[in-house]
Amino acid sequence: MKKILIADDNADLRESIAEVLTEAGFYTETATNGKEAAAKSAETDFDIVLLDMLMPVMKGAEALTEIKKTRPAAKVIVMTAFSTIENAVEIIKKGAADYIVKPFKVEQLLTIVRREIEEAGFEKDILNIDLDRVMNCLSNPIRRNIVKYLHRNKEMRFMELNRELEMDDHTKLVFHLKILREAGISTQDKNKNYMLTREGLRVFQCLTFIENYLSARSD
Amino acid sequence: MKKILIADDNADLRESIAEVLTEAGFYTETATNGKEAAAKSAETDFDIVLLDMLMPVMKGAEALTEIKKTRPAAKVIVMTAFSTIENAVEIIKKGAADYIVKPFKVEQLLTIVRREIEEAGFEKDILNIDLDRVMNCLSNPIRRNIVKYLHRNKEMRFMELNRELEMDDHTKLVFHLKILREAGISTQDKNKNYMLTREGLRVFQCLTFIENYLSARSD
DNA sequence: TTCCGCTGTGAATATTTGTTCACACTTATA
DNA sequence: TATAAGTGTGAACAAATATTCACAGCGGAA
Repeated sequence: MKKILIADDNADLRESIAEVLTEAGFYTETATNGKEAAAKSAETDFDIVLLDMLMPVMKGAEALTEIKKTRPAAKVIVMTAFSTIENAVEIIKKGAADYIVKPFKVEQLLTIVRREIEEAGFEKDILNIDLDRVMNCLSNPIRRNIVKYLHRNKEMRFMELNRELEMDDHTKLVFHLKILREAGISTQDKNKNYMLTREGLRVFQCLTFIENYLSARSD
Repeated sequence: MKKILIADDNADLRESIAEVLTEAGFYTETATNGKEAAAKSAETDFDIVLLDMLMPVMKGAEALTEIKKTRPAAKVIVMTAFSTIENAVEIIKKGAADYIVKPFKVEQLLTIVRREIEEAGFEKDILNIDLDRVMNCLSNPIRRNIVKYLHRNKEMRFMELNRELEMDDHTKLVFHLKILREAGISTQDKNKNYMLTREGLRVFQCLTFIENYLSARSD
Protein backbone atom coordinates (compact mmCIF):
# COMPACT_ATOMS: atom_id res chain seq x y z
CA MET A 1 0.00 0.00 0.00
CA LYS A 2 1.36 3.39 -0.97
CA LYS A 3 2.15 5.71 1.90
CA ILE A 4 1.33 9.40 1.81
CA LEU A 5 2.25 12.10 4.29
CA ILE A 6 0.08 15.20 4.42
CA ALA A 7 1.62 18.33 5.92
CA ASP A 8 -0.63 21.36 6.36
CA ASP A 9 -1.27 23.55 9.35
CA ASN A 10 -4.92 23.96 8.45
CA ALA A 11 -6.62 21.13 10.35
CA ASP A 12 -9.76 21.06 8.23
CA LEU A 13 -7.94 20.83 4.97
CA ARG A 14 -5.44 18.36 6.33
CA GLU A 15 -8.06 15.99 7.62
CA SER A 16 -10.24 16.22 4.56
CA ILE A 17 -7.34 15.43 2.28
CA ALA A 18 -6.36 12.54 4.50
CA GLU A 19 -9.89 11.24 4.39
CA VAL A 20 -10.11 11.38 0.64
CA LEU A 21 -6.77 9.71 0.13
CA THR A 22 -7.51 7.04 2.67
CA GLU A 23 -10.75 6.28 0.89
CA ALA A 24 -8.83 6.14 -2.34
CA GLY A 25 -6.80 3.30 -0.88
CA PHE A 26 -3.68 4.99 0.42
CA TYR A 27 -2.11 4.82 3.82
CA THR A 28 -1.93 8.36 5.21
CA GLU A 29 -0.29 10.19 8.04
CA THR A 30 -0.42 13.89 8.79
CA ALA A 31 1.86 16.61 10.09
CA THR A 32 0.97 20.10 11.22
CA ASN A 33 4.22 21.84 10.34
CA GLY A 34 7.39 21.44 8.35
CA LYS A 35 9.50 20.21 11.19
CA GLU A 36 7.09 17.45 12.02
CA ALA A 37 6.84 16.56 8.34
CA ALA A 38 10.60 16.25 8.00
CA ALA A 39 10.78 14.11 11.13
CA LYS A 40 8.02 11.77 10.04
CA SER A 41 9.48 11.49 6.60
CA ALA A 42 12.87 10.55 8.00
CA GLU A 43 11.23 7.88 10.07
CA THR A 44 8.91 6.38 7.46
CA ASP A 45 9.62 5.94 3.77
CA PHE A 46 6.61 7.73 2.31
CA ASP A 47 6.01 7.43 -1.39
CA ILE A 48 4.40 10.84 -1.54
CA VAL A 49 4.61 13.89 0.67
CA LEU A 50 2.00 16.63 0.29
CA LEU A 51 3.60 19.77 1.59
CA ASP A 52 1.97 23.09 2.28
CA MET A 53 4.30 26.01 1.75
CA LEU A 54 3.00 28.31 4.43
CA MET A 55 3.33 26.65 7.81
CA PRO A 56 4.49 27.70 11.25
CA VAL A 57 7.69 26.45 12.89
CA MET A 58 9.29 25.36 9.64
CA LYS A 59 8.29 26.66 6.25
CA GLY A 60 7.54 24.23 3.49
CA ALA A 61 10.56 25.23 1.43
CA GLU A 62 12.91 24.37 4.22
CA ALA A 63 11.02 21.18 4.96
CA LEU A 64 11.31 20.22 1.32
CA THR A 65 15.07 20.48 1.51
CA GLU A 66 15.15 18.43 4.68
CA ILE A 67 12.91 15.75 3.29
CA LYS A 68 14.88 15.37 0.10
CA LYS A 69 18.01 15.05 2.17
CA THR A 70 16.87 11.92 3.95
CA ARG A 71 14.52 10.64 1.26
CA PRO A 72 15.73 11.64 -2.15
CA ALA A 73 13.36 9.16 -3.73
CA ALA A 74 10.21 10.57 -2.10
CA LYS A 75 7.89 12.47 -4.39
CA VAL A 76 7.05 15.77 -2.78
CA ILE A 77 3.99 17.58 -4.05
CA VAL A 78 3.91 21.19 -2.98
CA MET A 79 0.64 22.95 -2.24
CA THR A 80 0.49 26.69 -2.17
CA ALA A 81 -1.97 29.52 -2.28
CA PHE A 82 0.56 32.12 -3.27
CA SER A 83 1.48 31.13 -6.78
CA THR A 84 3.65 32.74 -9.38
CA ILE A 85 5.67 31.16 -12.11
CA GLU A 86 8.92 32.19 -10.43
CA ASN A 87 7.70 30.53 -7.31
CA ALA A 88 6.81 27.31 -9.04
CA VAL A 89 10.11 27.21 -10.88
CA GLU A 90 11.98 27.72 -7.65
CA ILE A 91 10.14 24.94 -5.89
CA ILE A 92 10.59 22.43 -8.66
CA LYS A 93 14.27 23.25 -8.85
CA LYS A 94 14.47 22.44 -5.17
CA GLY A 95 13.33 18.95 -5.93
CA ALA A 96 9.56 18.97 -5.66
CA ALA A 97 7.86 16.47 -7.94
CA ASP A 98 4.85 18.66 -8.62
CA TYR A 99 3.09 21.82 -7.66
CA ILE A 100 -0.57 22.41 -7.03
CA VAL A 101 -2.25 25.75 -6.48
CA LYS A 102 -4.78 26.25 -3.72
CA PRO A 103 -7.68 26.11 -3.73
CA PHE A 104 -7.83 22.90 -5.72
CA LYS A 105 -10.47 20.28 -6.31
CA VAL A 106 -9.96 16.91 -4.70
CA GLU A 107 -10.09 15.34 -8.14
CA GLN A 108 -7.11 17.38 -9.23
CA LEU A 109 -5.10 16.30 -6.25
CA LEU A 110 -6.00 12.65 -6.76
CA THR A 111 -4.96 12.86 -10.39
CA ILE A 112 -1.61 14.33 -9.49
CA VAL A 113 -1.00 11.86 -6.69
CA ARG A 114 -1.84 8.94 -8.94
CA ARG A 115 0.38 10.25 -11.67
CA GLU A 116 3.33 10.59 -9.33
CA ILE A 117 2.77 7.14 -7.90
CA GLU A 118 2.70 5.73 -11.37
CA GLU A 119 5.84 7.58 -12.34
CA ALA A 120 7.65 6.41 -9.25
CA GLY A 121 6.72 2.85 -10.12
CA PHE A 122 7.74 3.32 -13.69
CA GLU A 123 11.08 4.72 -12.74
CA LYS A 124 11.81 1.90 -10.40
CA ASP A 125 10.60 -1.18 -12.20
CA ILE A 126 11.77 -2.77 -15.36
CA LEU A 127 15.47 -2.30 -14.91
CA ASN A 128 17.28 -5.20 -13.45
CA ILE A 129 20.50 -3.86 -12.12
CA ASP A 130 22.84 -5.22 -9.54
CA LEU A 131 24.23 -2.09 -7.96
CA ASP A 132 27.22 -3.86 -6.56
CA ARG A 133 28.23 -5.23 -9.89
CA VAL A 134 27.62 -2.01 -11.69
CA MET A 135 29.70 -0.04 -9.25
CA ASN A 136 32.40 -2.57 -9.67
CA CYS A 137 32.34 -2.08 -13.39
CA LEU A 138 32.47 1.65 -13.07
CA SER A 139 35.40 1.51 -10.70
CA ASN A 140 37.68 0.57 -13.56
CA PRO A 141 38.71 3.33 -15.97
CA ILE A 142 39.07 0.95 -18.90
CA ARG A 143 35.52 -0.22 -18.48
CA ARG A 144 34.26 3.32 -18.06
CA ASN A 145 35.89 4.09 -21.35
CA ILE A 146 34.35 1.11 -23.04
CA VAL A 147 30.93 2.24 -21.90
CA LYS A 148 31.56 5.69 -23.30
CA TYR A 149 32.71 4.40 -26.65
CA LEU A 150 29.79 2.01 -26.90
CA HIS A 151 27.42 4.84 -26.17
CA ARG A 152 28.99 7.14 -28.69
CA ASN A 153 29.22 4.65 -31.52
CA LYS A 154 26.03 2.75 -30.82
CA GLU A 155 27.65 -0.52 -31.87
CA MET A 156 31.25 -1.51 -32.36
CA ARG A 157 33.29 -4.44 -33.53
CA PHE A 158 35.85 -5.90 -31.23
CA MET A 159 38.89 -4.65 -33.09
CA GLU A 160 37.38 -1.23 -33.48
CA LEU A 161 37.14 -0.92 -29.73
CA ASN A 162 40.59 -2.35 -29.40
CA ARG A 163 42.06 0.32 -31.63
CA GLU A 164 40.18 3.17 -29.99
CA LEU A 165 41.28 2.12 -26.55
CA GLU A 166 44.82 1.48 -27.70
CA MET A 167 44.96 -1.82 -25.89
CA ASP A 168 48.25 -3.59 -26.12
CA ASP A 169 46.90 -7.04 -25.50
CA HIS A 170 43.52 -7.78 -27.04
CA THR A 171 42.69 -10.48 -24.52
CA LYS A 172 42.73 -7.82 -21.89
CA LEU A 173 39.86 -6.18 -23.66
CA VAL A 174 38.09 -9.53 -23.83
CA PHE A 175 38.38 -9.72 -20.09
CA HIS A 176 36.77 -6.35 -19.47
CA LEU A 177 34.07 -6.90 -22.03
CA LYS A 178 33.17 -10.10 -20.27
CA ILE A 179 32.77 -8.30 -16.99
CA LEU A 180 30.57 -5.69 -18.59
CA ARG A 181 28.48 -8.39 -20.18
CA GLU A 182 28.08 -10.27 -16.93
CA ALA A 183 26.99 -7.09 -15.22
CA GLY A 184 24.31 -6.69 -17.86
CA ILE A 185 25.79 -3.49 -19.19
CA SER A 186 26.75 -4.63 -22.66
CA THR A 187 25.73 -7.34 -25.12
CA GLN A 188 26.53 -8.61 -28.54
CA ASP A 189 24.19 -9.00 -31.47
CA LYS A 190 24.33 -11.98 -33.83
CA ASN A 191 27.09 -10.30 -35.82
CA LYS A 192 29.23 -10.03 -32.71
CA ASN A 193 28.88 -6.29 -32.56
CA TYR A 194 29.20 -5.00 -29.06
CA MET A 195 26.59 -2.57 -27.76
CA LEU A 196 25.07 -1.23 -24.59
CA THR A 197 21.98 -2.80 -23.12
CA ARG A 198 19.13 -0.68 -21.88
CA GLU A 199 20.64 -0.95 -18.45
CA GLY A 200 23.98 -0.05 -19.93
CA LEU A 201 22.51 3.14 -21.29
CA ARG A 202 21.33 4.02 -17.83
CA VAL A 203 24.75 3.29 -16.47
CA PHE A 204 26.27 5.57 -19.07
CA GLN A 205 23.96 8.35 -18.06
CA CYS A 206 24.91 7.88 -14.43
CA LEU A 207 28.50 8.03 -15.42
CA THR A 208 28.22 11.32 -17.23
CA PHE A 209 26.22 12.68 -14.36
CA ILE A 210 28.90 11.69 -11.91
CA GLU A 211 31.67 13.10 -14.01
CA ASN A 212 29.85 16.37 -14.44
CA TYR A 213 28.93 16.52 -10.82
CA LEU A 214 32.26 15.68 -9.33
CA SER A 215 34.81 17.01 -11.70
CA ALA A 216 36.27 20.43 -11.23
CA ARG A 217 37.05 21.93 -14.56
CA SER A 218 39.13 25.04 -14.79
CA ASP A 219 37.85 27.46 -17.37
CA MET B 1 34.98 32.92 -22.11
CA LYS B 2 31.54 31.53 -21.42
CA LYS B 3 29.73 30.08 -24.40
CA ILE B 4 26.06 30.63 -25.03
CA LEU B 5 23.83 29.09 -27.67
CA ILE B 6 20.69 30.97 -28.69
CA ALA B 7 17.93 28.97 -30.33
CA ASP B 8 14.93 30.88 -31.64
CA ASP B 9 13.20 30.83 -35.00
CA ASN B 10 12.51 34.54 -34.87
CA ALA B 11 15.54 36.05 -36.59
CA ASP B 12 15.13 39.53 -35.13
CA LEU B 13 14.90 38.33 -31.59
CA ARG B 14 17.67 35.82 -32.07
CA GLU B 15 20.09 38.33 -33.44
CA SER B 16 19.29 41.00 -30.92
CA ILE B 17 19.80 38.62 -28.04
CA ALA B 18 23.06 37.49 -29.59
CA GLU B 19 24.18 41.06 -29.93
CA VAL B 20 23.41 41.94 -26.35
CA LEU B 21 25.12 38.86 -24.98
CA THR B 22 28.15 39.34 -27.18
CA GLU B 23 28.46 42.88 -25.95
CA ALA B 24 28.16 41.60 -22.43
CA GLY B 25 31.27 39.56 -23.05
CA PHE B 26 29.95 36.13 -23.96
CA TYR B 27 30.75 33.98 -26.94
CA THR B 28 27.49 33.30 -28.79
CA GLU B 29 26.21 31.05 -31.51
CA THR B 30 22.69 30.78 -32.83
CA ALA B 31 20.32 28.10 -34.07
CA THR B 32 17.01 28.51 -35.86
CA ASN B 33 15.28 25.37 -34.66
CA GLY B 34 15.49 22.66 -32.07
CA LYS B 35 17.27 20.16 -34.23
CA GLU B 36 20.02 22.57 -35.07
CA ALA B 37 20.29 23.55 -31.43
CA ALA B 38 20.69 19.94 -30.34
CA ALA B 39 23.32 19.35 -33.00
CA LYS B 40 25.34 22.44 -32.13
CA SER B 41 25.11 21.62 -28.47
CA ALA B 42 26.41 18.12 -29.05
CA GLU B 43 29.33 19.55 -30.95
CA THR B 44 30.28 22.40 -28.63
CA ASP B 45 30.12 22.38 -24.86
CA PHE B 46 28.00 25.48 -24.29
CA ASP B 47 27.67 26.75 -20.76
CA ILE B 48 24.22 28.12 -21.42
CA VAL B 49 21.57 27.31 -24.01
CA LEU B 50 18.69 29.74 -24.55
CA LEU B 51 15.88 27.72 -25.97
CA ASP B 52 12.65 28.96 -27.45
CA MET B 53 9.78 26.55 -26.96
CA LEU B 54 7.91 27.19 -30.15
CA MET B 55 10.11 26.37 -33.10
CA PRO B 56 9.66 24.53 -36.39
CA VAL B 57 11.32 21.19 -37.15
CA MET B 58 11.93 20.28 -33.54
CA LYS B 59 10.05 21.79 -30.66
CA GLY B 60 11.96 23.20 -27.75
CA ALA B 61 10.76 20.56 -25.34
CA GLU B 62 12.17 17.79 -27.48
CA ALA B 63 15.35 19.73 -28.07
CA LEU B 64 15.72 20.17 -24.33
CA THR B 65 15.63 16.43 -23.85
CA GLU B 66 18.19 15.93 -26.59
CA ILE B 67 20.52 18.56 -25.26
CA LYS B 68 20.44 17.22 -21.73
CA LYS B 69 21.21 13.79 -23.11
CA THR B 70 24.54 14.82 -24.57
CA ARG B 71 25.27 17.70 -22.22
CA PRO B 72 23.77 17.03 -18.82
CA ALA B 73 25.84 19.85 -17.37
CA ALA B 74 24.60 22.54 -19.75
CA LYS B 75 22.28 25.10 -18.25
CA VAL B 76 19.24 25.40 -20.48
CA ILE B 77 17.13 28.50 -20.09
CA VAL B 78 13.75 28.13 -21.70
CA MET B 79 12.01 31.10 -23.32
CA THR B 80 8.31 30.96 -23.98
CA ALA B 81 5.40 33.21 -24.76
CA PHE B 82 2.79 30.71 -23.73
CA SER B 83 3.20 30.52 -20.01
CA THR B 84 1.26 28.76 -17.33
CA ILE B 85 2.43 27.34 -14.07
CA GLU B 86 1.82 23.80 -15.31
CA ASN B 87 3.97 24.58 -18.26
CA ALA B 88 6.80 25.98 -16.23
CA VAL B 89 6.70 23.05 -13.83
CA GLU B 90 6.83 20.63 -16.72
CA ILE B 91 9.82 22.30 -18.30
CA ILE B 92 11.82 22.53 -15.12
CA LYS B 93 11.12 18.89 -14.42
CA LYS B 94 12.56 18.10 -17.80
CA GLY B 95 15.84 19.58 -16.72
CA ALA B 96 15.72 23.25 -17.69
CA ALA B 97 17.74 25.48 -15.40
CA ASP B 98 15.35 28.40 -15.65
CA TYR B 99 12.32 29.74 -17.39
CA ILE B 100 11.68 33.18 -18.79
CA VAL B 101 8.42 34.50 -20.14
CA LYS B 102 8.27 36.42 -23.39
CA PRO B 103 8.29 39.29 -23.90
CA PHE B 104 11.12 40.03 -21.51
CA LYS B 105 13.51 42.92 -21.01
CA VAL B 106 17.11 42.38 -21.96
CA GLU B 107 18.08 43.22 -18.41
CA GLN B 108 16.01 40.34 -17.12
CA LEU B 109 17.65 37.92 -19.47
CA LEU B 110 21.12 39.14 -18.57
CA THR B 111 20.37 38.74 -14.90
CA ILE B 112 19.21 35.20 -15.38
CA VAL B 113 22.12 34.29 -17.61
CA ARG B 114 24.61 35.70 -15.14
CA ARG B 115 22.98 33.91 -12.27
CA GLU B 116 23.14 30.59 -14.07
CA ILE B 117 26.75 31.13 -15.06
CA GLU B 118 27.59 31.90 -11.49
CA GLU B 119 25.78 28.83 -10.27
CA ALA B 120 27.51 26.65 -12.82
CA GLY B 121 30.85 28.06 -11.74
CA PHE B 122 30.04 27.45 -8.15
CA GLU B 123 29.14 23.89 -8.88
CA LYS B 124 32.24 23.22 -10.87
CA ASP B 125 35.06 24.96 -9.10
CA ILE B 126 36.58 24.40 -5.78
CA LEU B 127 36.07 20.67 -5.59
CA ASN B 128 39.17 18.62 -5.83
CA ILE B 129 38.10 15.12 -6.62
CA ASP B 130 39.96 12.22 -8.10
CA LEU B 131 37.32 10.37 -10.04
CA ASP B 132 39.26 7.16 -10.11
CA ARG B 133 39.68 7.10 -6.40
CA VAL B 134 36.13 8.05 -5.72
CA MET B 135 34.79 5.35 -7.99
CA ASN B 136 37.01 2.92 -6.24
CA CYS B 137 35.57 3.92 -2.92
CA LEU B 138 32.06 3.63 -4.16
CA SER B 139 32.67 0.19 -5.58
CA ASN B 140 32.71 -1.23 -2.09
CA PRO B 141 29.36 -1.68 -0.33
CA ILE B 142 30.85 -1.19 3.12
CA ARG B 143 32.26 2.16 2.13
CA ARG B 144 29.02 3.18 0.48
CA ASN B 145 27.33 2.44 3.75
CA ILE B 146 29.83 4.43 5.73
CA VAL B 147 29.22 7.42 3.50
CA LYS B 148 25.49 7.08 4.05
CA TYR B 149 25.78 6.88 7.79
CA LEU B 150 28.17 9.79 7.93
CA HIS B 151 25.75 11.83 5.91
CA ARG B 152 22.78 10.92 8.02
CA ASN B 153 24.41 11.49 11.38
CA LYS B 154 26.58 14.41 10.43
CA GLU B 155 29.38 13.22 12.68
CA MET B 156 30.02 9.89 14.29
CA ARG B 157 32.43 8.27 16.70
CA PHE B 158 34.32 5.23 15.61
CA MET B 159 32.47 2.76 17.76
CA GLU B 160 29.14 4.25 16.82
CA LEU B 161 29.86 3.50 13.19
CA ASN B 162 31.14 0.12 14.14
CA ARG B 163 27.91 -0.78 15.86
CA GLU B 164 25.69 0.56 13.11
CA LEU B 165 27.56 -1.37 10.48
CA GLU B 166 27.68 -4.48 12.58
CA MET B 167 31.31 -5.01 11.83
CA ASP B 168 32.79 -8.12 13.36
CA ASP B 169 36.36 -6.90 13.37
CA HIS B 170 36.82 -3.23 14.14
CA THR B 171 40.13 -3.01 12.31
CA LYS B 172 38.28 -3.79 9.15
CA LEU B 173 36.38 -0.57 9.64
CA VAL B 174 39.65 1.24 10.25
CA PHE B 175 40.83 0.00 6.90
CA HIS B 176 37.83 1.33 5.01
CA LEU B 177 37.82 4.61 6.86
CA LYS B 178 41.41 5.09 5.88
CA ILE B 179 40.57 4.60 2.23
CA LEU B 180 37.73 7.09 2.46
CA ARG B 181 40.02 9.58 4.14
CA GLU B 182 42.71 9.15 1.52
CA ALA B 183 40.16 9.70 -1.20
CA GLY B 184 39.19 12.97 0.46
CA ILE B 185 35.70 11.80 1.21
CA SER B 186 35.83 11.79 4.98
CA THR B 187 37.82 13.48 7.74
CA GLN B 188 38.10 13.62 11.47
CA ASP B 189 37.84 16.63 13.72
CA LYS B 190 40.07 17.17 16.73
CA ASN B 191 37.79 14.98 18.83
CA LYS B 192 38.25 12.10 16.43
CA ASN B 193 34.69 12.32 15.18
CA TYR B 194 34.36 11.09 11.66
CA MET B 195 32.48 13.21 9.15
CA LEU B 196 32.09 13.83 5.45
CA THR B 197 34.16 16.47 3.73
CA ARG B 198 32.58 18.84 1.28
CA GLU B 199 33.68 16.51 -1.46
CA GLY B 200 32.25 13.63 0.51
CA LEU B 201 28.90 15.32 0.56
CA ARG B 202 29.03 15.55 -3.19
CA VAL B 203 29.93 11.92 -3.40
CA PHE B 204 26.99 11.07 -1.20
CA GLN B 205 24.68 12.97 -3.48
CA CYS B 206 26.03 11.14 -6.48
CA LEU B 207 25.48 7.92 -4.69
CA THR B 208 21.84 8.57 -3.93
CA PHE B 209 21.37 9.72 -7.49
CA ILE B 210 22.84 6.51 -8.80
CA GLU B 211 20.81 4.36 -6.49
CA ASN B 212 17.62 6.12 -7.39
CA TYR B 213 18.43 6.02 -11.03
CA LEU B 214 19.51 2.44 -11.29
CA SER B 215 17.75 0.50 -8.60
CA ALA B 216 14.67 -1.52 -9.24
CA ARG B 217 12.76 -2.01 -6.09
CA SER B 218 9.89 -4.41 -5.90
CA ASP B 219 6.99 -3.07 -3.89
C1' DT C 1 45.85 2.46 40.60
C1' DT C 2 43.77 -0.95 37.84
C1' DC C 3 40.82 -2.26 34.48
C1' DC C 4 38.21 -1.76 30.38
C1' DG C 5 36.43 0.12 26.27
C1' DC C 6 37.81 3.13 22.38
C1' DT C 7 40.94 3.94 18.75
C1' DG C 8 44.51 2.62 16.26
C1' DT C 9 49.14 0.21 13.84
C1' DG C 10 51.51 -3.23 11.18
C1' DA C 11 52.22 -7.53 9.44
C1' DA C 12 50.41 -11.97 7.73
C1' DT C 13 47.13 -13.91 4.95
C1' DA C 14 43.17 -14.55 1.87
C1' DT C 15 40.48 -13.08 -1.85
C1' DT C 16 39.45 -10.61 -5.84
C1' DT C 17 40.97 -8.21 -9.94
C1' DG C 18 43.81 -7.56 -13.78
C1' DT C 19 47.41 -8.94 -17.06
C1' DT C 20 49.90 -11.91 -19.90
C1' DC C 21 50.72 -15.83 -22.66
C1' DA C 22 50.06 -19.89 -25.47
C1' DC C 23 46.88 -21.52 -28.27
C1' DA C 24 42.60 -22.18 -31.43
C1' DC C 25 38.68 -21.42 -34.24
C1' DT C 26 36.30 -18.35 -37.77
C1' DT C 27 35.82 -15.39 -41.51
C1' DA C 28 37.28 -12.73 -45.27
C1' DT C 29 40.26 -12.27 -49.00
C1' DA C 30 44.46 -12.57 -51.83
C1' DT D 1 43.41 -22.95 -50.63
C1' DA D 2 46.65 -20.45 -48.03
C1' DT D 3 47.09 -16.55 -45.28
C1' DA D 4 46.06 -13.06 -42.26
C1' DA D 5 43.12 -10.52 -39.44
C1' DG D 6 39.32 -10.89 -36.09
C1' DT D 7 37.54 -13.10 -32.05
C1' DG D 8 37.92 -15.91 -28.27
C1' DT D 9 39.38 -19.61 -24.22
C1' DG D 10 41.90 -21.16 -20.22
C1' DA D 11 45.52 -21.23 -17.30
C1' DA D 12 49.40 -19.01 -15.08
C1' DC D 13 50.85 -15.18 -12.94
C1' DA D 14 50.93 -10.40 -10.90
C1' DA D 15 48.93 -6.81 -8.45
C1' DA D 16 45.49 -4.72 -5.81
C1' DT D 17 41.98 -5.14 -2.16
C1' DA D 18 40.08 -7.07 1.94
C1' DT D 19 40.26 -9.60 6.18
C1' DT D 20 42.27 -11.25 10.25
C1' DC D 21 45.27 -11.22 14.07
C1' DA D 22 48.47 -9.81 17.61
C1' DC D 23 49.40 -6.04 20.00
C1' DA D 24 49.43 -1.17 22.15
C1' DG D 25 48.47 3.64 23.73
C1' DC D 26 45.02 6.46 25.90
C1' DG D 27 41.33 8.17 28.71
C1' DG D 28 37.73 7.43 31.89
C1' DA D 29 35.43 4.77 35.64
C1' DA D 30 35.58 1.70 39.60
